[in-house]
Amino acid sequence: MPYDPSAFPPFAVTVDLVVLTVRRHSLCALAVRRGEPPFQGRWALPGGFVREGEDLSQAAARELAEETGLCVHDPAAPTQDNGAHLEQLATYGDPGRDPRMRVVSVAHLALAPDLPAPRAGGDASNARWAAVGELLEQSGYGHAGQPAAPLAFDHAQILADGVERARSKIEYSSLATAFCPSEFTVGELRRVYEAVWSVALDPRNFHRKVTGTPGFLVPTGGTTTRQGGRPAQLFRAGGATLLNPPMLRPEV
Amino acid sequence: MPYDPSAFPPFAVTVDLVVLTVRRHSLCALAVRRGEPPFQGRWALPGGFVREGEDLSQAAARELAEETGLCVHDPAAPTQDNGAHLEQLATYGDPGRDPRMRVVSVAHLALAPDLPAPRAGGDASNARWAAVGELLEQSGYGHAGQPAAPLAFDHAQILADGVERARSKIEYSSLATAFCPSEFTVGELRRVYEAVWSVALDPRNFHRKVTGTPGFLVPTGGTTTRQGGRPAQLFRAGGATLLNPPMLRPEV
DNA sequence: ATCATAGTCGTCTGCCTGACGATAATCAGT
DNA sequence: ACTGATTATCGTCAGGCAGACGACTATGAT
Repeated sequence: MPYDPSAFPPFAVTVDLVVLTVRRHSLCALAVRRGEPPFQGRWALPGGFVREGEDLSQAAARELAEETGLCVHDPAAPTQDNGAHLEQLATYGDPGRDPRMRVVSVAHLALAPDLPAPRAGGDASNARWAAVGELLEQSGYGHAGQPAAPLAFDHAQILADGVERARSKIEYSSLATAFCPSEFTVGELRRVYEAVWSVALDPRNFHRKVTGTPGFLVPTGGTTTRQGGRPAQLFRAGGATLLNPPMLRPEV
Repeated sequence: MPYDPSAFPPFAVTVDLVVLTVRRHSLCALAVRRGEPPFQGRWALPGGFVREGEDLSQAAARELAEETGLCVHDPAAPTQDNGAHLEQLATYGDPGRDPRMRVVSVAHLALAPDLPAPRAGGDASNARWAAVGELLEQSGYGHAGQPAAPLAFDHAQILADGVERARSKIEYSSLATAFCPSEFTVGELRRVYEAVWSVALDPRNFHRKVTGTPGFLVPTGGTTTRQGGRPAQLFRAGGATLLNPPMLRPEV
C-alpha cells in the first residue's frame, strides 16, 4: 500500500512549555493569560508555532527565551550561568484539542532557578508563576480547590505530565540542581527536593547521601549564611548526570 | 505579539514505530523495506501518516496492527492475550529529516512477545525482525559492523532512543513481561532481561528478586518443561506496574 | 548570655544485594 | 536403570546502603 505523497492532511505544529521553578518552598509553573479566543482570559502554558526551517528544540528554546529571558543550558558548556534545562516532554495531538484546527503540540519541560518576576512580551500582568497545586486542583488532577478557572486546552494534562516527569527524574539524575543557582548549599538543594516531592527529608541523611554520591556536587570552597544559622558550604553541580545510587523518594 | 492564525507553516505528521521483541536470546526490532524513494530499498521503521480525526495513539495502534496483527494491550483490561505494550517515545522534527517536505514524526515504542514471521501487507520479504545490534552497528550507534546499509531517514536515532527507553524502563516497571507470552516462567523472564540488557544474570538471585517483589508475578499453578530441565512454575504478570524495589541493571 | 536556626558528623539497626553452595526434577544417551 | 546435562529452586553469608536519631557546631536575633 504505497502512500500518495499528496494525500496527507496538513497539521499545525506548536511547542508548549512547562517551565518549572521553586519559589518559597513550593513548585511553581509559568502561566500566561490568553489574549484572544479560544479560552480568552484563561491561563495557559506558554507556547507558539514552530517556524519553517526551525527544529523542535530550537522552537522551544526560542519560546523560552521570549517568555523568560532564559537561555538554554548547553550540556557541552559546563559552567554557564542562568542557563535552564530543557527537554522534550511529550506530544499531544488529539483531534479537537484546539477547536480552530488540527494542532499537534510538542510539549517541552524546562527547569529554571528562581527568577525575578516574569515578563510576557513586556507585559507582566499577562504572565505569572503559579503553584502547580493551584493550577491543577481545579482540573481534576489535584485535591479540593478554589474556584479558579482551569487551564486552557489540554494544558492541565500537559502540566501534570511535566510535573510527574520532573518528580521522577530528580530521583535518578542530577536535574534538581537545575532549580538552584550556580552556587548553592546542601540545604537549598534539599528544599528543592522537598518542594518538588512535597515531602520532608531528614537533613542529616540527605547531607550524607548527596555529598557521598560521586560526581553530584563539587565544593567551591566558599560558604554562605543566606539561609540563617551556621554557615553552609557552597557547591556547584558536578559533571554527573545519572546518580548512582539514586535518590529515593519516600513512600507516601 | 498575537499570532495570525493563517500564518503557520503546514506540516505532515507521521507515526513511526519501534517494535521490539526478544527472539533467540537477542533483542530484535521490526524493520520494513522501503518500496519507493527516498531511501528506496533501504530498511526503515514501520510508520505512516496520521489521518484526519485520528489521535496519535490511535494512529500508532493502527500501524502496529497493520504491520504485525497485534492489538494494543489495554491497561484497563487486565488479562488480554497477545496484546502489545504501546507508548509514545519522542517526536522528531528536524527540518530536512525528510527531503520531500517538512515532516514531524511522533515515534512510538511497542513491546511484543515473540511472534510468528512478520507480514507487511502480506508481503513477507518486505518486513523482518532484525537484531538491534546489527541495525545500529552501521549507523554509529554500535560497534564495528558489516557493510549493510544504515536505516533510512533518522530511524537509527529513533531506534536507539527506543532501545534505550526499553532498557531503562524494565528496571523500574514490570514492562519486561510485555516481551513474554501470557504465561511464562521465571527463567523465560530472566532471558528477557538478559537479552535486553546484554548481560548475564544470576538465576538464583533473579528468582529471589522477582518472586519477592510484590505484585510483579502471580503463579498460575501450572508448570512447564518447555525450556528443558526441571519443570518450572508458570506465572502471569501481576497488577503492579511500578516495581518496588526496582530491578538493578549490573554496572558495565 | 540565651535561644532559635541551620549545618555537619556519627552510630546503630535492618534490609537488600551479590556471590555462591546445595538440592530437585526433568530429558537424552548408554 | 544409570549417568550426565540442563534448568529450577532454596539457603547461607558478608558487605553496603538507608532510615531513625543523638550530638555537636556556628551563626544571627533578643
